[in-house]
Amino acid sequence: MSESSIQAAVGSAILEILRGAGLECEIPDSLTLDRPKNRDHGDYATSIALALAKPSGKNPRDIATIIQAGLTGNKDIEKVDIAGPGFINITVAKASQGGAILNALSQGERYGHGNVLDGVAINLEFISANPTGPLHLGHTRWAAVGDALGRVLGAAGAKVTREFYINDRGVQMDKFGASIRAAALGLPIPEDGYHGEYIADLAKEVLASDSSLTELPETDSIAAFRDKGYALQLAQQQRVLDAFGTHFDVWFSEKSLYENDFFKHAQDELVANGHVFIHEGATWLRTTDFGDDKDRVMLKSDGSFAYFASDSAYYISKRERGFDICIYMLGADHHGYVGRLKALAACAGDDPNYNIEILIGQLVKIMENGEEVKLSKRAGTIITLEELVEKVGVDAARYTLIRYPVDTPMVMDVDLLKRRTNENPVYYVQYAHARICAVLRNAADINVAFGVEHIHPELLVHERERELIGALGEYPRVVASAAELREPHRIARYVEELAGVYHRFYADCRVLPMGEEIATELHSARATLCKATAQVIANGLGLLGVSAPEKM
RNA sequence: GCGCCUGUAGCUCAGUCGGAUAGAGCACCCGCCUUCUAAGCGGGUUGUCGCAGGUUCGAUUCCUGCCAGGCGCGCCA
Repeated sequence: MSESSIQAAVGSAILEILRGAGLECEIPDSLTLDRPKNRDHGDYATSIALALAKPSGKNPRDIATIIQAGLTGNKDIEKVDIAGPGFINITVAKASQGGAILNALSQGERYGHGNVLDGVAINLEFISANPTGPLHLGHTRWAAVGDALGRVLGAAGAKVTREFYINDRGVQMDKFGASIRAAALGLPIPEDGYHGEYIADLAKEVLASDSSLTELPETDSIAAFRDKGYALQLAQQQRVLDAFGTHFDVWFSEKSLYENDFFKHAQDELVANGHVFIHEGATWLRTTDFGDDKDRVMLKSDGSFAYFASDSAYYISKRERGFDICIYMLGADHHGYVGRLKALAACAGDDPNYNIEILIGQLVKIMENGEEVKLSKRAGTIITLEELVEKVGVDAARYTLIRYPVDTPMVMDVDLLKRRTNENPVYYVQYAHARICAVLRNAADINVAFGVEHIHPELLVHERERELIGALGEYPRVVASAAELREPHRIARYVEELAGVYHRFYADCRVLPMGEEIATELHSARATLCKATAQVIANGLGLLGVSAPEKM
């Protein structure tokens, strides 16, 4: 029996006892035991007796006593203590503790995978930058977190499609084309155009492929530079993301929403649901029917498409492609979109509380040389994703961006990250993995056997061993909650905790025999515990898209 | 003015459903390599959990108000 199912089994056993106790109140459907911070409080703890005291009108300690009595004789349980006002502290029998090790070893890379999102088709949209320039740090947080979230959701059983929405339509694209053309002709860049150095590089590349474009009439010429530049810039973004370890299943062109009358079709859907109206020559969606603070224009009175036209058609497209849940990851500067997007889903006949989720991420502040770097394309102080990776490497960049919840504004100190020291926690975790790999290499050299036949939980009675086993058993629940809460940073925090527990175990528990010492089953059991720990660290880092090196 | 996010140690930040003495890393001081990776371990120092009320057995967590910072409120994209 696995550690986590012991946890579940004891939880349901407690509920069973409570149901039989004749309490005059509702008994919850499920009970998850907590892992107490203080080891004196046993392996698991619950405050269920305190929670039920009020509704049942009974003394919490009396309820706890009933539970304690009911659990006596359970073979997985060593003892049950009642503490303080009615906390129940449970210590698991030693022989029943090896389940987590067995699971980690036998399930391998799949250990931690679960089924809380089984069969749910999720569209995960993130980054969605304009193809008019390089990806900068504003996009980088999503590049890391979005990718990790995709992996986490997949591990929880969801069918995830990662999607990048390319804003390849509208006046920004024309400004982009005009800017490249101006650079190619040696003319000044239009005031409201794009001014970065990359524009000149793009101009050179476009000219190299076809130098006759400058001879076209101005409008055609701008369009030609725009389309060529677009292709080059998009390819550059794709290369950079690929090198960053972030992969998309679908690159969705905004322009394509207007091909084959798709927009018309989407509009008809919204009309059929009864939320479209005409006012002063413009076509509106009545998003205020569903809590938005104002109605939104889709077709302007001059007949052109407003940006919201694309949003609307895009959402319809996602739902028609069969996604149950559409997740949008947006920057804090777009939080005003939440209301209109939720309302849009409702206008399309969907449940805004289920079919659509909008995750708002706070912006990243960059510090370099002790001061804040303003992200300004114009001033040329923009830091690109590519530059960040050059400075700190993929692992450190990804890890640092993922380990914080996205709703906290974070400060990234580039100078700090440049140092390859353990000031970045990613090294602490990777080091634990590399350390274990070294131990296991040595174990193989001196023929200390390890593996599923050598788990021996009854031998692993040291305080540090029990902590480590306990931590391994937590992993599946951490993955499940990270997926349900859409918070991949929980994986990072867990893996840091696990690495810490391992380092302490390593300091106190000699794994391999010393000198002439004869190898015993305890050595094998500890090596096996190491093996399981390495597996879990590697799995956790894998969900973050961070490597687990075997040597450092 | 309205809306969203944030305020926890010197710094950067954890802390899902309210729970036991509020945590980690960095920084600072002191120990630990004659055997598995010292990118490590142990010990020490550091707090009005922004402020004030409320809910209750119990609040960093929930509610209200206030203060401070960030962001957003177009027939722009």
